[in-house]
Amino acid sequence: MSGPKKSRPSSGRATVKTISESAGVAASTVSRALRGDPRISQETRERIAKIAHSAGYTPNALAAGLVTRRSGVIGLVVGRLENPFYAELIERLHEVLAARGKRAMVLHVGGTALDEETMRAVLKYQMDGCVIAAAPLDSTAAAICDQAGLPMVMINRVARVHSSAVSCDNQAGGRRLGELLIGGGHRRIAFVAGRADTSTSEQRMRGLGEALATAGLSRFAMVRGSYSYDSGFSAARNLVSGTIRPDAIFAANDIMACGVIDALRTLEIAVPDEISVVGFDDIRPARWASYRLTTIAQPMERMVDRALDLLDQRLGDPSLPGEDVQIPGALKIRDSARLPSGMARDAGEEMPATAIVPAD
Amino acid sequence: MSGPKKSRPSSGRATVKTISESAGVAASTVSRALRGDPRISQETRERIAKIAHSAGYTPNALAAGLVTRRSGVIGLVVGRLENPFYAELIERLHEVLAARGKRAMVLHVGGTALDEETMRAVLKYQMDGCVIAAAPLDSTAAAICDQAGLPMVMINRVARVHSSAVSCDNQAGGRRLGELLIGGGHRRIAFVAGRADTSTSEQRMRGLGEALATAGLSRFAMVRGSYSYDSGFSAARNLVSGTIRPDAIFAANDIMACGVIDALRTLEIAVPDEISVVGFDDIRPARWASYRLTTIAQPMERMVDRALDLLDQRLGDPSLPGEDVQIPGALKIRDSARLPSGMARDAGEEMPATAIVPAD
DNA sequence: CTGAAAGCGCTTACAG
DNA sequence: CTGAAAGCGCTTACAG
Repeated sequence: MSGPKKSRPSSGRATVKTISESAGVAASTVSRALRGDPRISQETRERIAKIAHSAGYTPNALAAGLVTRRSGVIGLVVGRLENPFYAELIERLHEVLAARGKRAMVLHVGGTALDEETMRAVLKYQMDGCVIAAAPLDSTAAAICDQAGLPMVMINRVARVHSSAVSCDNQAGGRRLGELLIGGGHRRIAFVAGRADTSTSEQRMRGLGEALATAGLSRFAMVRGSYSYDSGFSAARNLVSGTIRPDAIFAANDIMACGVIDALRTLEIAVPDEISVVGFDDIRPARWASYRLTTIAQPMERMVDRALDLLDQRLGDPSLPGEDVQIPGALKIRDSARLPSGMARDAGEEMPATAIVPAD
Repeated sequence: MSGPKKSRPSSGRATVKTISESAGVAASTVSRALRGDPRISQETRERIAKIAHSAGYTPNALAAGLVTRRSGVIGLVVGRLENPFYAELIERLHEVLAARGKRAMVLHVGGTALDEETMRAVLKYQMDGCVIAAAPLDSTAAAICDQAGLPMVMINRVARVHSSAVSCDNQAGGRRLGELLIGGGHRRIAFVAGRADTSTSEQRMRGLGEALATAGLSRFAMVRGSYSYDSGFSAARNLVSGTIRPDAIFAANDIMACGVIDALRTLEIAVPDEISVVGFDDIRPARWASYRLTTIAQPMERMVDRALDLLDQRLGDPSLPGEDVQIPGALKIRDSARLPSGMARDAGEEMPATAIVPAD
């Protein structure tokens, strides 16, 4: 029958309890008032809000999350930040999450495989879901989220079991670039692929293949890179080392295209006069004067918005099936590729959502 | 005298309680065993570990954090990710944090000012501290962390009240680059500054000033940029528009230096034959064939390690005073600057920790 | 070496 | 419209 134990020295911060005391109401009333529960009278709500504000009250998300099983935290898995595409993605993702009152917690960065240990942080912090934006296909993340019943959305890759996915229409984009090159008079179009375990590279290449087939052509060559600048650089050196050179190089992403252009520059091969180069993504350096890359811009903003919508919906109703969303990209015409006659550079045209059927 | 209320449907996950039941011990014993408390017998510890593992137990960090007032989360404020320096920093920071069993939560990204609302997330999620790596000086973050008694460390900027800071020895680096340029025969050295409210730009410029003064020279010109590619590009156009041109341009960071080089390339001014260019940071693109930038490499790995050490120490003992750590950078000699005769490119020499006193 | 109990700061049925 | 109470899943004095 000992007295109450002494509580640990508190941080001195205001809590629902301290506020309820100064307001002369119950803690539950404070909680409801602060969350805008309409059952609490307007007057009480305002009074409590005022007190909370002047006490510098900040709710403890850990305590709230413990009860609600919602932390307001989204886990983030992104590819190597050497690729500015992922850096831009983080920036945008953070912005949209913040606007929605949520926060991003970094789970994994880089090209290495996800281990289970890493994904456990999702459970540990009761995350509300995760966004996977690393190109390599990997199922550890899917397995953990699925087991925890957590929504998960892929960006820039295809969906896996029980996940949604948002990506650019890579195939249409690849086709569009293929058509542009063919229209520009190129006949020996080589492809610098990304890692073999990525859907984006495959889809972009398939689009190129379609354009080639329609024109009665076939791919001149294919070299596999790893989505890095260096791999684009080496790939280009390989491609031009033979006796017959390609007259155009389509790199599966922009950062490799930058490597391609630099390799050609080093070899004093003129771009686009001798060899045209196109990429995919529209990363910042694609606009730099050294590259002026003709490419497909991924609709980053819409992709992120859409991805977080999918996540939100599935957090509300976990039984919702996964969706696979494709958003058309936009062709950016700059200076790295010879154009069909009559087509102006910088005419940045929006890609149509549906397949382009060349008018014979 | 009603019966116990029904608890909300639990997630079905294992908890200390479910484990304590299957092990036939108290919850407190499970907690201690799992945390490796030496008071629990080896045998019991192992038995509990086994049960926990086979139950797929993952501790709930929210619950633990609520009690311990430690969340294992570090808040991150970084500058605009257009600058690969910050992207690399995130990558490295995440890596080291993960190795220490902690996680990074993104607080703010970009060049805009920190608002109080953002920094409140630090309190909301009971973060263990934060890392501020945005160049602009801003005191909101410092104020919030200080009020909460949280440790905070700046990377790439000077300390503020109650914070520690880790940065490259910017002044020595600036001096080193200045000496290199002067030794290479340059006499009209212009500086492209970063934002006025940043310490890094000022320190690098001061270092350059010292080198110039020692050689009896003064700065040829100064143009202010904003640490972006575009601002470097415009700055270079301004600098060469007059009748007397600089023979060297020192940009306060690499991304501006890339813009400078591209502007000169566009104007068909040869680098380094007509104008030498140097930068600071050693970001990835500095190594790209289009730039081959002579620059000072910031010791990113050591900076991050040191910063997190400082944070850890202050989390253990909040009374510790702030420290200001400067780590020497390393000169990277590439192709963007003419060299003193006899000095080889790529000789990447380590910068000395102490000031260089030129031997008359 | 282990257990029973209190409590971290919230939220939410339940009752009125 | 509001309150009292239970509980989320941990950890940690306290007691033995």
